[in-house]
Amino acid sequence: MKILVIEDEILLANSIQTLLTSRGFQTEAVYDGKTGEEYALLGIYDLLILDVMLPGLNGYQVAQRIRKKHCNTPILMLTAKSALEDRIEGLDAGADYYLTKPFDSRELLACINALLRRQGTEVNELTFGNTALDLESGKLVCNEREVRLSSREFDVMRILFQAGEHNVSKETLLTRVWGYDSNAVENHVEVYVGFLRKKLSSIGSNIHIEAIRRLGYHLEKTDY
Amino acid sequence: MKILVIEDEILLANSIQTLLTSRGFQTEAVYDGKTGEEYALLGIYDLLILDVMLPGLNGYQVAQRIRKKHCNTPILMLTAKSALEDRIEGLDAGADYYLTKPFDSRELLACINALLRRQGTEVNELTFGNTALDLESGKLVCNEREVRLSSREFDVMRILFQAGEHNVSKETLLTRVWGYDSNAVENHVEVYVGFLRKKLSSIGSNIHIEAIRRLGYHLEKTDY
DNA sequence: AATTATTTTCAGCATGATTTCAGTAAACTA
DNA sequence: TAGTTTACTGAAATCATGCTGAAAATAATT
Repeated sequence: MKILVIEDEILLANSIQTLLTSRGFQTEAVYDGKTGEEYALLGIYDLLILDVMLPGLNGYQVAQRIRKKHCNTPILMLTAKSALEDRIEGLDAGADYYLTKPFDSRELLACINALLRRQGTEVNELTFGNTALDLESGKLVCNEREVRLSSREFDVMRILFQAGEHNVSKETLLTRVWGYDSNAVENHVEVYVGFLRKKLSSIGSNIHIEAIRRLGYHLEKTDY
Repeated sequence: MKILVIEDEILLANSIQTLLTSRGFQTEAVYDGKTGEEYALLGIYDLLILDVMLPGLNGYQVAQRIRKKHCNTPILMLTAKSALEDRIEGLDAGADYYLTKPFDSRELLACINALLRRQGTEVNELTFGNTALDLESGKLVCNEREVRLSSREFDVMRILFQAGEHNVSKETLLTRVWGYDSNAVENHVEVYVGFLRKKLSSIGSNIHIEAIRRLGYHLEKTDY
């Protein structure tokens, strides 16, 4: 699941990238309209996030040009204006959705998911480091190698992928995977983390599950 | 967590800075609208506190201008007037919240926390000197270097950070960290302060824990 | 029914965290 | 200054947490 961010305010672009990456999307960012167009036409992105105010080509023009070249990747347009005629201009140009700045992170994520769902482009994998979690088949994939997860393993892994670098407590995993009223204990989580660590290393992943005493677990890239 | 105060009454600006600093926020203050705008556009602040009555550009104008330039940092506007139309003018200009002078410190803090939470910008670290306490991962961070704290170490450190330059008695630390009915003794605090001092210096922090005989501990910047 | 995969249970180990304590140093008091 | 109090420190002892392997129980598949 790859998203291209076309936004000239580097700080905003970065913060969007950080947000999306933390949710398991792969992202790339470019900082002007012309480059944005070239990248978009590669056709490898599942979604474009496109600012209206850009140096060189503006957002409307970029949208128009890539649609004209038969690229129908969904476009989420960002704008400071919310006036009706601007929206109309954007939608005419080929944008699929509008988000008015400032927006908050949940709003953006909701929007992205809505667009992807509407397009039939289900969010079907989460990535972290060099490793992907295929949500459809329940497999962990790293380059050519892959390994199947059992249903419990998958649930735990998915929650960790979604949290990314953020910490997830055993409590949370217990209630979200085993349910509120189960009589599962923390050792279950430990055992499953053990299973997942074996599987991650069996496919040569560069990520690992880091434990922080009393706080829980989170993913980390093994750098070297 | 960085906050910019744009306020021409230097005394008020200072007292806001002191308050915020004591709560672990980093702050900077500027004293006129034009400079405020420039600083705000750096995009490095998590919140702007903006007075309406300013020399040069007034608060509304500043808000308007920075919004126009796609900066969506939350704005908390300070005003002496509370009339409805003024609020509306402020909100139109792009402010996120209004506080009418005079206000008290708790009111301001509540407001700030509400704004940051609403924005998804969780308060997730406290800073003092060149050092931050990451509340999520329980780490002390100083530039590139960081060190993980154990759960007791973290509790003690957090209380000291929150108190800042104010004194915290061993009594207080004992009851707040070890609980009312524990049989912990003051030496526990001393031992943990020792641990924390080692960790602070191990990451090259410029702050240290100063003891005051019979009174307790507080943080200080080591200046040289 | 037999086989296989998944999940749960449990005990022991290793490591990290906390407590205890005795000895030393520093600061204050008279 | 001598005596007293308070704070600091290092080492050892104790305790808690997380990890692991193996076995038992359960569920799914053939």
